[in-house]
Amino acid sequence: MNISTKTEYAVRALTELAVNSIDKPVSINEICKKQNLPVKYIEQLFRKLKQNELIKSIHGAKGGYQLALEINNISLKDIMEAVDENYVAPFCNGKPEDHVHCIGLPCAFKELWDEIKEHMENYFDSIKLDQIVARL
Amino acid sequence: MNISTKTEYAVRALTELAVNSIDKPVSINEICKKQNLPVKYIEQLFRKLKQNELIKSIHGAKGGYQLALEINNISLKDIMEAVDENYVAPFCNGKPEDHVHCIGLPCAFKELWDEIKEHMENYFDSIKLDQIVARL
DNA sequence: CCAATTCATACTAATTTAATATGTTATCCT
DNA sequence: AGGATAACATATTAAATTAGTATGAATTGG
Repeated sequence: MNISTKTEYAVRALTELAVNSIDKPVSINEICKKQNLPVKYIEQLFRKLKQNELIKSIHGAKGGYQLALEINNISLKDIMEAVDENYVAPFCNGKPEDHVHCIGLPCAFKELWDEIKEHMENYFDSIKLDQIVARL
Repeated sequence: MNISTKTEYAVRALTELAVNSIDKPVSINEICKKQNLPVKYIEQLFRKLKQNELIKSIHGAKGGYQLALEINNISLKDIMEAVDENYVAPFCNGKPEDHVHCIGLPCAFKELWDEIKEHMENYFDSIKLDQIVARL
């Protein structure tokens, strides 16, 4: 029940894009130098962010990344989902065959876990990148 | 950013207490049989729950555990805190010397992480054991 | 063509988490 | 009194996850 390093790094890196990639792409190297992040790790995260179409890339020298969406249209939830896939996993899907501790059909606790999950998703979705940047 | 197994197990076990320990203590063995949980693991969790004064114990044969507080006075936050200590850790305390990626003093992101932390704590504190039991 | 850069996969190391093992202490019941 | 039951305590192991590294191919600007 923690914010993962992946999420932290991704948020840090994306704020760099938000601020500096408006007119020109920004390379991972630049970002990592500024934010003191491990280059190869960020490469991996950026690939996922790109797959999720939160950022777009320009290949080759003088290439780099830019946001693919408006800054107020990228939420913390989007970032977490991209980078941390099951950042709030339904570890109990209500089926005893999948989750050994489930009792009853559907499992009596499923409703609770689902409610928590939904609350968290809504909350993280309410935090947009522009709000994060505004506070820096 | 997940509900840990520890929390899941503790919640399951505590609902057993909530329902069955009103007049007599309930042993870990009984609980684990019913909920299909690993006895020795639950012992560890219960020790922490006791240290946090959420449950009380009776030693020896015919002994077991009972809730130490009213059922509506135990929140999911209390449980998580007891069992999962830093279930929502302030991984960034704002000091570069403690968290390598912090930039600036205080770190520009500290406010955001703190806000998220506070929101989650409030939310989990709003979910009480009686509400959980009521839905089973 | 070369440097800078994205893109892709595989691997390793570190950390955390879940679970087990072993044993002690306290209390009830016959 | 003694055996059974159950809490209490600590150490260890095993599994899983996460963070980070290594290697290298593909792309593009100058």
